[in-house]
Parts: sequence; C-alpha cells; structure tokens
Amino acid sequence: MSSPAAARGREVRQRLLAAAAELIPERGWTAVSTRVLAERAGVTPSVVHYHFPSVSAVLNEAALDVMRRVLDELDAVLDGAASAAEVIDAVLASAQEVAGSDPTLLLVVESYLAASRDDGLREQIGTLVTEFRGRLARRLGEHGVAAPADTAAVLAATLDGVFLHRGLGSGPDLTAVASVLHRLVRPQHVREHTA
Amino acid sequence: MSSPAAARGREVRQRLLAAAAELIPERGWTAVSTRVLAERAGVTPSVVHYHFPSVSAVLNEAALDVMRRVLDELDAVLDGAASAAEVIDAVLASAQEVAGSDPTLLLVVESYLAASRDDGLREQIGTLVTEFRGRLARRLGEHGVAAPADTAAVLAATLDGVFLHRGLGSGPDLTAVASVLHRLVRPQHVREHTA
DNA sequence: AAGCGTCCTGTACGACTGCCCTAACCGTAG
DNA sequence: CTACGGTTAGGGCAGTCGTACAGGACGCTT
Repeated sequence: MSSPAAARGREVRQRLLAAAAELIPERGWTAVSTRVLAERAGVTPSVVHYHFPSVSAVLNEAALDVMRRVLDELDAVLDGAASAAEVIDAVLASAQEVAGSDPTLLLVVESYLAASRDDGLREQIGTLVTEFRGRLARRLGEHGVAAPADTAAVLAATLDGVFLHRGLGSGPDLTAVASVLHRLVRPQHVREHTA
Repeated sequence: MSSPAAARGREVRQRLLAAAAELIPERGWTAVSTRVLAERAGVTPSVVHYHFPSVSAVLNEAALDVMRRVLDELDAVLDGAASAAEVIDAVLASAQEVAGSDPTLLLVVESYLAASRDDGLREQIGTLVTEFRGRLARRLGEHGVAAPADTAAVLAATLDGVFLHRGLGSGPDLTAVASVLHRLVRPQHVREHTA
C-alpha cells in the first residue's frame, strides 16, 4: 500500500507541524523561518519545502490543527454540563488549566493576527469559530438561556478576552469571572430598565 | 532654548513613532524592519538608530503611546455616563466605530503578543491595563454594581474578546452584545441557583 | 571666520531570509 | 543485478536583516 519511506515521510511531516506549533508562540508568526523550523523538527531546511509549498503553508496548517483540537476538547467538556451555569463553570474550569503564557493561547492569538494578513487563513479560522459558537448557542438554548446565539457570542468573546488579559499577567481571577458570568444565564425576569 | 535642528529632530522622531504604529498592524510586530520603518518615515535607515537604540525600542514606545491614547479617549467617553447601563452602552458605542480590521485594534493585540516575549513591555502594558480596570471598577461601583472590580475585569476582557472576534470578520453584532451585557449590571436579587 | 552642537547620509559588515536544484540515499520490484 | 518511487542532504542564489561607524551638512555662538 505504502512504502516505509512514505511512512517515514508522513512522520517527518507531522514533526514539522509540531515544530511550527511550538515556534509560532515562541518567536511570533512572522519570525518562524525555514531554518529554525527544520532544526526544531530535526531535518534539513530543504525537507520543509519538499513537504510543504511554503513556510506559511506549514504555519497555517499547524495553527488550524491546534485550534481544531482545542475546540474539540472544549466541546467534549461541554457535553458533560447539565445546566447553563454548569456550561460556564465547565468552560472556565478548562480555562483555569491554561496559564497566561500558555503556548496554545499565544498560538491562537498569533493565528488571529496572521489571519488579518491572510485571506485564506481568515476564512478558515472564521468558519471554525462560527461553528463553535453555533454549538455553544445550541447548548445554551437547550438549557433555557435567553437569546442563546448572542449570549454564546459574548461568552466566546469573553473567554478569548480573559485569555488575552491573562497573557499580560494581569488577568482576573477565574472564579470571580465565573460568578459574574452566571448573571448572564440567570433566568430572565422583567427588565428593570429600558434601553 | 532649542535649536531648529533639534526641533526638526524631534519631529523626525515623532514620524518614526507614527510609522511604527502604522507598520506593526500592517506587517506584524516582528516583521517591522529598520528599512521599512525608515522608508515610511521618509528618512534613511541610519536615522532610526540615531534616535533610538534599536528597532524594538521604537516599536515599544509607539505601541505604548497608542495604547495610552486609546485608554484616555475611552476614559473621556466614560465620564459622560450617568448609570452602569450607560457605561456599557458608551463603551460599546465607542467600540462600534472600531472596524474588525482596525489598525489600532491590531496594534494592541500585536503588543499583547510582543509583551509575551519582552518582560519590560509586558510590565508597562500590564500597568496600563490594570489602571484602566481600576478606573472602570470605580465607576461601576459608584453606579451601584455588585462586585465592581470583578465585573470591570469581565467587561474589559469581553471588550477585548469582542474586538478579537470582529477581527476575524465573524464578530457578534454589538447591539446584541450590549443587551446581553446589561444583565451584568442589573440590580442583583436573590440568586436562583447555588454553585 | 572658526568652533560647536545637532542631525543626517552613505557605506559596510556578517548573519540571516525563502526558495530552488542537483545529487545521493534507501527499500522494493522486476 | 538494474530500475524506480519517495525522501533527504547539501549547496547556492539573490535578497534582506540589524547595527555600526566615518564623515558631511546645517545653524548658532563666539
């Protein structure tokens, strides 16, 4: 079916993607070069251009892989929640494990910025995020939250923002964030004020 | 007091900072080079190293200048709010003017990431953000919002997150965000659920 | 006119960049 | 044995990188 050389090749390809996922947060998206990428993966620079058409192709694929993985894990966690409050707690609990200088977090933000300079990447990331927001909204709706789509959008945005602030080492305590966010999913009564 | 040459020099220095503020979002923090910086400012590359010790010094100073300006403007807007709900509306109204691909927004995010690789920059940005959060919390407290510090932290984080998502072109509609966030500052009653 | 402070130019250096091309490798098939 | 597909090594090209350093240009003071 496939030669042992081909199998080794695929493994090298994976190592290159893993190296890219490490280097993007370490050095910044635009500072990942063919040479450092190859060195980290333990191959010579020319191998990079054998497996990929360009360096940015490696970066794009690596970033999308990581983001897909993160969102999938988050989805799995959310499946266990029995109420809207638990959804928030679950999201923030999984966020708790993420340190402010977490490479994954930095990689996601780097990807956001790279997307602002790469139409193709922007479209792919946009799809990923929109789909996740849809799944989150569906869950919130099932738990009786008002305006689930908008609430999910705010929730997702807040999550990213909290991550961003934690990256600065000045992020808020997540248990405090949780209690504040619970106000978002509390059953709605009569509005006390008018817009 | 100061020679005309010195005045010209200060003007060139400002042009370099302005050029940096343009180029950081355009090309990415690590991709701003001495040459493009000089070209954008209309000077020769060596002038950069006359006014600044290094390129990254230009970038740091330019980024902090912009962030200070943005937060000052936001503070001014917030001064006009007469209630917590108006604070939120004011914040989001000023956010409305910011497009998803707004250079200022991208500059801020780029700075966040650069801060993760530069201790000095991280400390300076952290101070800026913490101070703003403090002012926001004071305002919310004056308007009777519960847990003003935590709420301010969430609010500030949400704001950044919304910006981030808008950069992807998939950001939520801000009027929807506003109505959701109003739940945060609604007078608190008995909690309907226990954690 | 000479000296001075300030700002700017031109040039140079070694290191690094993305990408390409040719040659060699290695296991398998004939 | 030869031939072959798939992978890798090494070298090279044309360009950019950050920074340094010597000298020129300007205006103000003496």
